[in-house]
Amino acid sequence: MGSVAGTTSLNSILECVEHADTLTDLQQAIERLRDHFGVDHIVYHWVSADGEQYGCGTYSIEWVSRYLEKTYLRVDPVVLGCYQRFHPVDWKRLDWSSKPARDFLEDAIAHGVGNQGFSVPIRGPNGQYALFSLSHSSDDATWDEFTSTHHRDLILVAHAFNRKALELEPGRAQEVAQALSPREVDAMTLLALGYSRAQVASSLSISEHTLRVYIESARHKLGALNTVHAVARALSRGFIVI
Amino acid sequence: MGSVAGTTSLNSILECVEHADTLTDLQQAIERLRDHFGVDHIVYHWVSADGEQYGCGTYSIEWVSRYLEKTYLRVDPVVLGCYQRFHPVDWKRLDWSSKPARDFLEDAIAHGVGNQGFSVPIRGPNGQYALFSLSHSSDDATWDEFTSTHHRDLILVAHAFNRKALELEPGRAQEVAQALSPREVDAMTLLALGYSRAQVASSLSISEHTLRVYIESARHKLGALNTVHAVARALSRGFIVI
DNA sequence: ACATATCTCGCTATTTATGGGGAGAGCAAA
DNA sequence: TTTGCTCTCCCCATAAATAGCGAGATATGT
Repeated sequence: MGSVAGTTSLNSILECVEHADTLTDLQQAIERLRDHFGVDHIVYHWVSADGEQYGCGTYSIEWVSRYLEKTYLRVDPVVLGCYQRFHPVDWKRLDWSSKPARDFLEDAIAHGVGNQGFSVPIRGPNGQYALFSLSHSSDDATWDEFTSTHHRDLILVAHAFNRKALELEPGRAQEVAQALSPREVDAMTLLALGYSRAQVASSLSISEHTLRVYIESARHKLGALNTVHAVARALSRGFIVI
Repeated sequence: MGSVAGTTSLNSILECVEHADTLTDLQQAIERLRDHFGVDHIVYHWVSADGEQYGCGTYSIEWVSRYLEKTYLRVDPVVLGCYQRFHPVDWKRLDWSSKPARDFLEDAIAHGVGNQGFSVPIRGPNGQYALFSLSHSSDDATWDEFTSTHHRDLILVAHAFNRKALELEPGRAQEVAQALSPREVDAMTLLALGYSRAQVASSLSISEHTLRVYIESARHKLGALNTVHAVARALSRGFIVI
């Protein structure tokens, strides 16, 4: 991990990310970044359970396909741990106590990911959640020094990557989320708090029929298949908070 | 806007934010930051649908109370515009076309906010949405140069503020809930994606009866009253990601 | 090795949610 | 003014979810 390169180099990579025109440019930038920091791997990827995903990075094809195939997304403590945090986190500080998590770690190391890691959680509009991660093989002290030295730069790089990914990825950009009306927000919020339709209706002092109209219109705006789906989307897109 | 102070000063303010122990320390830091950048105002605040949570900054008491009283939160193009964006934005580039927005701007300038502004949107776990904003009175060219010079620093400062605010605010303290089993996570995730119980059962290749057991046990672990509640809690506590 | 948790399957009756219609009043923007 | 959105109310039949009960096999952790 000889980060012999100076700040100038990082700035030039940042500029490179900020002026990227294609996803290929981002892939090149992430490789330059890995060389700049002198770590084994750097990866940026969106995390979502419903198919649509984008990622770029330096992991081997084998590991990426194995990760998807084994649905490690559900097991990976990095994904779940960062989801509950705001600040970047060292992989050592996550919860590896469960057996599936330890098996996953073993598998990851066997595929060259490295025994150390550092991830920056990033969140965008409409509930977007992404991770920018570095991984490496080294002892604890070396890695701790590296991360504490560079954590600010890493936040900026992660931001730059996410901005570009949002800009270049067609799916997300055009999905102009239609906001919910106040009454719809009320309905979704109370449903998310566990009230039945009858209870929500009486809480809002409206008939249950009217309430159903709100739920229906919220469902349509959110493109949801049923009430559970609608509440889940309203939550993950930040339209309601509980 | 003479930012005569060098990088050292910014770093010391960042350290100051990162080591803050009370919300008062944050208020002091934001005042130092204003002096460092030489702008009229800096404000950090959470934006949430269910009433205001926390904010600090250098706006006058009059303006803050007027803002709340007139519910400018629903009108403010900064709040609405940043909600749809990931990257920081200059206030000039927002949509001021509606009459309420123009009236609001006029009122803001009359209360000393300034005619220029720059805001960094920040998002945390559980749908948190916050803004870190600078405002000033100057011409376009001067302001543009200022923001393009400092936008990276501003992202870092905004991050540091949000991290501390999350840490110091009591309400956000994580309730330690019992983790869900893998099968329960599967069930909750698929329900959150809009599948019916029958569909979830066939997706997981189990009987619907078995699925119901998972839903029930997840409900009990989450202290939820029904399925919608359980999915909402699983989401907001970060047990599932969609 | 033993206790705990997880995973799997089954039953019945009652309550609740969902699908699709339609309709009028108010308010604000184009 | 007209268009569009929001808010409110109503019908019916069918589909789905819920509460409560029980029980055995297979992990997993101490």
